[in-house]
Amino acid sequence: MSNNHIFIEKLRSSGLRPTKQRIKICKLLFDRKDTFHFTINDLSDSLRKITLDKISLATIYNTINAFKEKGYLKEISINSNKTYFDTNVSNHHHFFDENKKELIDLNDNDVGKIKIKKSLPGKKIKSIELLVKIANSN
Amino acid sequence: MSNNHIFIEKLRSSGLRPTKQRIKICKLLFDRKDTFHFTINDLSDSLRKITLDKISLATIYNTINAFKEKGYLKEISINSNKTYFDTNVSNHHHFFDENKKELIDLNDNDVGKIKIKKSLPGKKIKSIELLVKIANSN
DNA sequence: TTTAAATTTATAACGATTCTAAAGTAGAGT
DNA sequence: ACTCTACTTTAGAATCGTTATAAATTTAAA
Repeated sequence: MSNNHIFIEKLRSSGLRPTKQRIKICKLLFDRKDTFHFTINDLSDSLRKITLDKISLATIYNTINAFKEKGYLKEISINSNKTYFDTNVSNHHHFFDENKKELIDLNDNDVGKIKIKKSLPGKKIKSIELLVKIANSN
Repeated sequence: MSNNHIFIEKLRSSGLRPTKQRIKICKLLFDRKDTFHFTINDLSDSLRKITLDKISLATIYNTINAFKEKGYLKEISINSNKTYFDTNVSNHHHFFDENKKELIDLNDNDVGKIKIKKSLPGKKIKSIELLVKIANSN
């Protein structure tokens, strides 16, 4: 109950009405020490565990898309049937564990500086995304 | 008609029967000077243009998946509803033009060496994929 | 040629996501 | 507190890319 006002403010300040569904999702996503990765399905399961009155799947999609637009979430580029999101919106890269189907952050110290030497006229770089796929070594 | 025997051999040598559908797809994908990127939909359209007797969508999917397994095609990691394939199976990276929704190769000279300094016990790196998203600069 | 296994095919099924349109809610102005 | 309007939620339908199914066809080895 305690941190609700922070999320209410966050929502209001970005033009989103602080509904109880959005506040619950905020708390689940942002009221924690470490950032994490999730799919809509993960989130849906987690919400079902922490609240009795269920939040419609459509609302979950709506909310996550709104949060992505506002820059509170990042979508990770990966060729999967599901979309992966990251609550860490700073520039960083990822391992993708092909066995566990899970993302793991790579921070700045984990990856040497990436230099893009090519440029195209009339185009500018929007993002640089590195995905390092890993799997069990045996 | 000329290069069919090459593709027939290629298919046979990898345990795939050289059917006329597969040969047609081979010619479309591999009988050209430059490699390229495509989606199943692109491929389906192209096939419809070069041949009168249509190839079933199921066959196109089957064939592309078989070619991917055999290492003749690479699937590109990108968060899109469609899957992108590349006939260039060597290690390289990509620009993704968000306006045209198209991939552009980055060769070795276009990108500085990528160093991954982190490793996880029991896991080994399967691939390193860099995607640089670009868009119109105005 | 015969035959078994591989392949193609149309269509159904599937799963993630988006759309729809009706019911409910928030918040500004009375 | 009440009204009004725009925003939000919701269940369920629709969509779209992809995969599964099962019957018909084709390949290639004997």
